[in-house]
Amino acid sequence: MPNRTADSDQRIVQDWLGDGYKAIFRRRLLRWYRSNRRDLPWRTTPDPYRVWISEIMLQQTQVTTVIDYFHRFMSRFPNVRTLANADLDDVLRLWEGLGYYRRARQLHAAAKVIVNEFGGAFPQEVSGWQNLPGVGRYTAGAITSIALNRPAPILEGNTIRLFARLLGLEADVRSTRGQRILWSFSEELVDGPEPSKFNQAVMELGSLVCRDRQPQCTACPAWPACRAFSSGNQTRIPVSSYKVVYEKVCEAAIIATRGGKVLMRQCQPGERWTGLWDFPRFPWLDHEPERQLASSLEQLSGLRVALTPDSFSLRHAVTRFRIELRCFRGEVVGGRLATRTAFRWVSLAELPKLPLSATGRRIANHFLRAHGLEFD
DNA sequence: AACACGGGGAC
DNA sequence: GTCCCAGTGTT
Repeated sequence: MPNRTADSDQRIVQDWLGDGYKAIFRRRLLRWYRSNRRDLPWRTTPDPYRVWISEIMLQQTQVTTVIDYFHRFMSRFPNVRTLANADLDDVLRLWEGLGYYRRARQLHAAAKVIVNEFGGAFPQEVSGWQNLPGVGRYTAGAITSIALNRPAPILEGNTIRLFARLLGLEADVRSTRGQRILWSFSEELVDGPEPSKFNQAVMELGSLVCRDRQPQCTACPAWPACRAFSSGNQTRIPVSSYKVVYEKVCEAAIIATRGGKVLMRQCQPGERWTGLWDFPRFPWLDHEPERQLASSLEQLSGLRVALTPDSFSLRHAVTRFRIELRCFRGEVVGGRLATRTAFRWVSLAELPKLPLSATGRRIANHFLRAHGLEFD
């Protein structure tokens, strides 16, 4: 018997709606939102540009992390034309430390599309937004509802959790079926007046009250409409089979200098931090002798370096990797930089302008501090 | 359906 | 340590 049919999906949503929960939920939610909404910088005006930038930055990134980046970005690129005309490196430099750098490239590319193909006018509907690079189903719905006040559904971390609990959803929220049910629910809910306020309110409730750990059910305005709460399942829902396996890796970086310049390398396509700059970096197996590192660098760059004994270590977590990074200093003693490599000599004055990987920036700061230089 | 993509917050 | 965060795009 097909248990997983569109019919049974619909029944979960329809049962909830059939119990008259929608009107109760809506009224209590919006009243709660009026007195509990946070003042966030992208909520000052419904400007599609500001909402768009904020939504891209907020992808997989917490609100508190985004706020400073958003201010800096808006003051440097106040509108879509300044963004479209900017150098990609300047956009990346502002994105430095935020992660998921593809977002910055796609944002820049999308700004060019909007200016060059749409004459600077933003799309007015979900499909138009979703055709832009970096804008998926969630972001298209968010911009269309929040900035244009159109009844477009959204589904992201906060609403997945809130909706799954409201419905008492037992299915894995990441599965195709779970996603189908939740999107359908979101579409039913947003169909009404004030979709902009409504979508911001459900996200705010999910973030502040219907939290991942220790949901504040006794303070929740939606409790009368919540199936998880009524059955005591609020900590068991949402169900997710998510599992990460961490891996430790050892690497070594070389701060190679010649005169007043330092050797940097641009990360290539297929590597992590594609397009960003980093110090030459190698796997460091079995803590092999340092001369092996110098040899690796010579093979790749053509430069011979003498490593000095002073070194320092730093740890960095990236996706599922735990990197233990040993950083060495080296002076170039011979050879010449091979042509057509990803390497480049960079002056200390240029270093602050180059978009660097997170560890690259940490090493650069460490190095510059040791030379009595400060920046940023 | 599973994976790559970054870095940091919260406990 | 562990899980998650206003997800998207590719395989």
